[in-house]
Amino acid sequence: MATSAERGRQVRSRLLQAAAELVAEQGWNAVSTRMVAERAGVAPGLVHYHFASLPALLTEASVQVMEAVVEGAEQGLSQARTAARALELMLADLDRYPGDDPASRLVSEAMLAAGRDEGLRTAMAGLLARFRARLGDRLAAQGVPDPHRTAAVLAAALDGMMLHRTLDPELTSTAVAPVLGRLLQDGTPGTAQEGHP
Amino acid sequence: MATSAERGRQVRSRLLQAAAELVAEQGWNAVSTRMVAERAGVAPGLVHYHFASLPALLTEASVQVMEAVVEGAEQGLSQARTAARALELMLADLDRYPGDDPASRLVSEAMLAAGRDEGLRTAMAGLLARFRARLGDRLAAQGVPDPHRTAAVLAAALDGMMLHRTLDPELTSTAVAPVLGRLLQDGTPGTAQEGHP
DNA sequence: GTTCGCCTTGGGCGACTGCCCAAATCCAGG
DNA sequence: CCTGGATTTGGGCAGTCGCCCAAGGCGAAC
Repeated sequence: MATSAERGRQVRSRLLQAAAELVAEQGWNAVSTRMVAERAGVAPGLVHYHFASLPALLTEASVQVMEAVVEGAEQGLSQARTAARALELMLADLDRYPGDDPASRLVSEAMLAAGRDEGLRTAMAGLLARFRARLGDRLAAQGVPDPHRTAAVLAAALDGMMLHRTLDPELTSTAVAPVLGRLLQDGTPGTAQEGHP
Repeated sequence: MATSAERGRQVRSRLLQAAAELVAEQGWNAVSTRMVAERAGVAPGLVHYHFASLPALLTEASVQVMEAVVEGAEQGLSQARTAARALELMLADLDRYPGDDPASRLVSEAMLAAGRDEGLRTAMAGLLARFRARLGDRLAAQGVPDPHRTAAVLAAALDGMMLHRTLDPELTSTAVAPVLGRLLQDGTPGTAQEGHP
């Protein structure tokens, strides 16, 4: 049979998963220690044995999930041979995370909670920076102008569209693909980019 | 002197303002009736005299603020004579709502709460649809291709950038302006679009 | 068999929650 | 003056909260 230390680690990971689910379902501030314990199938007191506090548990659980999400996106990205293909793959993620699914909700909840929790904020900032750097590098290799700023805008646009999709289900990947495609091509003359005097 | 009905209306509106502030500061689920009453300077029981429930108060308060935000954005938009100028004005809003200010936070909190509150969701969907329609019409008048889809992407991108800005303060309007400018020009390079044809 | 240390239990603490309500207060109309 | 209706008060209700802790269970080392 498993040693008690091994069982302990398993309980800890079950608590993390339960916490991630509940953050997505109920919202960051609506998750209680007893809820998490019940879903994980353990006694309430165990939460504060394995974690210093409830926010610490929620933070660790959320960061873990978001690392997996970013990992998945980066993996798809690394297979793209052209910028257009990379965009296509990112838009596929838009369908995979429609905005009202657990992963999308968790990311949004964490984004708001990050405004009130410094540790969470720095962790998320690191994740975002890493993803944007990778995307920017890929865009640069494909000759997209201003690649890293474009990457920043693309990442923000994707997040925003996931949010807006809750309010407008018609905001699908096929609907926005041609528009975003314009971001990837050279910006030639014509646009009246009105400068400041 | 004021009649009791007039004082009542004033108390009601103070409760609404206090609720909006607290949603932004503490988060949707962290606002309590007693908090709101204290900030509004009234007795706790008054909350349930003027409002059916706490969610009803939060919803009405948030919708009221968001209506004002959209109103302001539309007003600026109506003064723009070119698509580039319209974009410029929208980016100015990006600086006005840096992501960690009360208005931005309230919008984000409401967006998440809308996923769990049907009334709030339909109210917000209406606001978003109205804004996108106005923006799309303006882009169409300036010859921007696929104007209404472009408007949808622009609106989402703006929201997303406000969110990301809390994680990366360098995501300023000047940094993203040239990238977003590419959204406004024709797919095939060379089509200038200055003023009316 | 005994001891040791990690893991687990379940209840208890004071504080807080949304909502309710009898009683007090207020002012306009009679 | 008094009455009537709207507004306001502050406490009470049953429930939940985060966190804590004495006590017990359990496998490994000796």
